[in-house]
Amino acid sequence: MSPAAPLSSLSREFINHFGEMGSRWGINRTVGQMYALLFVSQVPLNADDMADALGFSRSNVSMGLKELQAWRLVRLRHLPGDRREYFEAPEDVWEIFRVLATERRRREIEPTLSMLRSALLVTPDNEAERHAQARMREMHDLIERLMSWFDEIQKLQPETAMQLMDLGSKVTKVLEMRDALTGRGRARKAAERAADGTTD
Amino acid sequence: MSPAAPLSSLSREFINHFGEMGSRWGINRTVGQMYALLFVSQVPLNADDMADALGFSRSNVSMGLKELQAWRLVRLRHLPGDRREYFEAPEDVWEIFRVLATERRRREIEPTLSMLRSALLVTPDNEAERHAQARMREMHDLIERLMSWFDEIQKLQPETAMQLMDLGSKVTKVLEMRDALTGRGRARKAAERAADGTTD
DNA sequence: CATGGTTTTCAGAACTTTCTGAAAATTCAG
DNA sequence: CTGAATTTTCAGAAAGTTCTGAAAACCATG
Repeated sequence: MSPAAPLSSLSREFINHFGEMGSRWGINRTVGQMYALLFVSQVPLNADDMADALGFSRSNVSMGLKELQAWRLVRLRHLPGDRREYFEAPEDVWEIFRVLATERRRREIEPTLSMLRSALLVTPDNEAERHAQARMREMHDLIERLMSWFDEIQKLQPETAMQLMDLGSKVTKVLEMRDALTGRGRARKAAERAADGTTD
Repeated sequence: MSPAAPLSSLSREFINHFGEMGSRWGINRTVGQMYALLFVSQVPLNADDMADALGFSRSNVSMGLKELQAWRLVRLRHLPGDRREYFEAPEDVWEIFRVLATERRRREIEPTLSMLRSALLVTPDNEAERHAQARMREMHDLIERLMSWFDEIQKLQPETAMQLMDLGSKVTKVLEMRDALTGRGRARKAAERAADGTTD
């Protein structure tokens, strides 16, 4: 019944790398390895499979799975005729990226934004405070801009997002037209229509 | 001589928050606080100023500054008639973002990409390995795409990048036109010219 | 509602990271 | 050169985190 084949050296390397890297992220070594294992696995795995394959204690796997679930990085499944819980990583890597970005944002960006927002409400007492607040405003504005941009990209279909990325900076041609050809010829008009579209 | 005023509660909160958050990044608490202090400071600070203001040991500040320099997040300066080294954070927040993104990429993404590249060279032995490798290829391709996109955005002038972000998903109108109106009317042609431009 | 298979919790051991004070190294003015 | 000012290094103390085994809780089934 155990689908836990001994792990090819290919997978082992991948898993170990994710362990190391995990530490450079907020995620810890074993959680990183667990995720990597699920990511490359053809079939959903249960906690014992994972403890076996990775050589961790069963309880460590249990905690790791809880963390992966908190990150929404794994999906819980039940196989017919088996009481145990099975886990798998989502198929679509773009979806994985989306989830990861959203979670990191929630944990790392939002608290900062809200701290900044409340800092911007204070009336500064002196020159130093005024300067500090101005700096905070710059930071706040940049982050907010980056985030709402990101939001929009994330909402796109994977398909569309990929196309947009493949365009890369060519997309700035749109801007160049808006800016450079001020008010002359149909190219500018079309570019503006293209950029502003119907949603605005 | 010491410009170390007692730190307004506004700045203290900001600095503490960066301490907390620092831990959620790879950066540690004291390094985060040191950076925040420099970020809001009107004037460059030396190591003693910082140790004073934050209440850390002088040696801790020294190590922290080394780390911030390794991240290229601070600039070293010398004030005329003072032997000590002074530090400051770059003015432009977009520049700060660029540096941060570049460093994180170098530390967190590049090693993974290079591991994946070498994993893709292996010839798989069996079905499981073949599947694992296919998954690694999906991950590799997505990361590479995201990175080269990012590259292009980062190379833009802050001005241009901001404009692009403010366009947000409106920019997808370009794609919609390319895809939906296949071969009809001048709108599509103009949009394509706008998107493909002269560089291609 | 008792049983056995399964997951979760948790105290503390093992390990890792951070921080300090003391000492060493560096730098520069005289 | 000398020596005072400054920065860096480093061993180990303090703090934080990860991991385990044992025990508790859960829960579907007979």
